[in-house]
Amino acid sequence: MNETNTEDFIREIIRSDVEKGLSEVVTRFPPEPNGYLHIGHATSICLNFGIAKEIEYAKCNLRFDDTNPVKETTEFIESIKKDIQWLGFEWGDTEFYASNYFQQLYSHAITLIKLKKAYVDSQTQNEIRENRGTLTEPGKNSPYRNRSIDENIDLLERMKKGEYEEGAHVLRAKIDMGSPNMNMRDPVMYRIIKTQHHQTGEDWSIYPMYDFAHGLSDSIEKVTHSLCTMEYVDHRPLYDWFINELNVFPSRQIEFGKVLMSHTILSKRNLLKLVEMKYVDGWDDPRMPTISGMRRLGFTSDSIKDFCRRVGITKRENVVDIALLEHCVREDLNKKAERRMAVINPLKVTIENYPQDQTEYLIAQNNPQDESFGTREIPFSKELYIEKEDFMENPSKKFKRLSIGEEVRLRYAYFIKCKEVIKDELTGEPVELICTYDPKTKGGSAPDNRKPKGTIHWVSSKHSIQSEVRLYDRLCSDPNPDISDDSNLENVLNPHSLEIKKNAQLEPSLKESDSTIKYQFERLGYFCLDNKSSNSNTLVFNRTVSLRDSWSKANKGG
RNA sequence: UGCCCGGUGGUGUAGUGGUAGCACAAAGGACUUUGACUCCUUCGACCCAGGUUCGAAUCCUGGCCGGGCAGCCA
Repeated sequence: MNETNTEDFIREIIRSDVEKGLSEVVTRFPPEPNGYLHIGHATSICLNFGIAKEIEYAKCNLRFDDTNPVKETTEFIESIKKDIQWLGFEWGDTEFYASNYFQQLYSHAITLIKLKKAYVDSQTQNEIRENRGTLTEPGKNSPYRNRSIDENIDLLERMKKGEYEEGAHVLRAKIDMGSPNMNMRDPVMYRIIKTQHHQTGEDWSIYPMYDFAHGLSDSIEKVTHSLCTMEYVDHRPLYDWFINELNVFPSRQIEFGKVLMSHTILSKRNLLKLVEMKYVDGWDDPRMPTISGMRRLGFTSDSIKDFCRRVGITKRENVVDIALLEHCVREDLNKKAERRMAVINPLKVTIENYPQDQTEYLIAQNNPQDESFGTREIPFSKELYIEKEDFMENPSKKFKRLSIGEEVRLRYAYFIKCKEVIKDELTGEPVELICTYDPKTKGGSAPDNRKPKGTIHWVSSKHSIQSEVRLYDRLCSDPNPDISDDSNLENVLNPHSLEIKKNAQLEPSLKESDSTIKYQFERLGYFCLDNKSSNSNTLVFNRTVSLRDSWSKANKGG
């Protein structure tokens, strides 16, 4: 987080503009409220709002690109605002909407008609498509292309008033049906949509298309640098065309490469499908790569911003390894997380030589690397739970945990030795371990300075809280999920992206928790309370990310 | 076979005519009351071919490869 940003090509352009005398820098973040923000948007947010923070006379507007009421809702507006704030960015006291400019945009359209640069086309949608030509063949002019100015204005006004059905007419820019750039083949500026708009209600029956609305909204807001992704490069000539024909403030569009990530899906269309088909539990499902999902998973905003910084801004297309994101959270959480002990696959341990009804409280550090976190007390008693995986009857040489006759340290408590394994008669699985402890090793160190091979975590069974722990894993098992075929969506999902542990046993201090507090359950990973799923009976904790685990990794090979 | 954008280790990124650096990942080791953290080491790259130049990842030309564009979506 502390390293300075190397200057990317966009900041370089802006700096050079400032050096040439540009006195105000204005960027904008322009989401369409038709879905939740995801990790890909975070890059753009960090870029646009980041520039505004770095430069003295710079600001970044939040502008909802709400030109298609059919797909947009206020739920999405609210989630977007919340996510930007949570990431730590501000847009000042005004929140802008493209719909604020519908009247000005309409006037601009009238102006273009008067300049003979726009016309009402009454071809059917099919005819328009057919006459657009193809990638290799030019299009054909519409038969309506040379309507008179008066007729065009009359038609447009009546479209606006709602006198025609959807699809009856559109307003088009009159540019060049033979252009090798498809965007310049008389692009549609307005279409008739008779849907209530979340901001303007029923004021309008026509809505502006992206290319017409976006650049001119930038211009109205005096946006100096309009930053967008590479798929808009081909739209830039059109962006400039509207500004030039109308002779308005010259905003400049600059494109950068979109960020994709391995093991996940980032297109809004597919994320929407995951939600609608109930493959996940809503837009904020902790498996979703949405900002809301990641927040619920337990991510910090700092780790997301650090990720964006490390990924950087270029014109290349890129697929970032999700391991980098995981590294960023681990690094941040390692500093910020309170350590706790929790057992997610409990195995009962009875300490034979410990007094029956005794409870003693042992001191544990809340963060061994940072004394300011302080300490807490953990109850210890005769019956404990340890992790099933921490016991092996016939261990390999490298196994550093509990086995018969071997001594292991219970973290912050005592050294114990296992005497006997009680097994389930049917399955042969260990169900209880009979152990002894060494009273002289309280706190975890021995007077003779002997060192056990390993240290394991535990909880006192009488004092522990039973809770639900959700172990989340990557959304897709394949690094580059192929969703080119829509029907394949289900197949690319990782069937083990969620494992629910209903019988987790937590140390009692976890009773008072809050989703803003980050925890490390020692030796397991980073966890965070799920406010949405927890209730007065059961606490639910989500695993944000596991700890790095060189043991299981090394063990897999042989 | 139109127009546009891009090709630096496995991944992301730096480099702006002068010895190709950093991070993540991977492998090994040290340390360890978390098989974590930290530290050390190792592995590993300029798409290709010409040209310009004393010198090219960088400039030019031509290929090759990847991506985007034919919504009344954004």
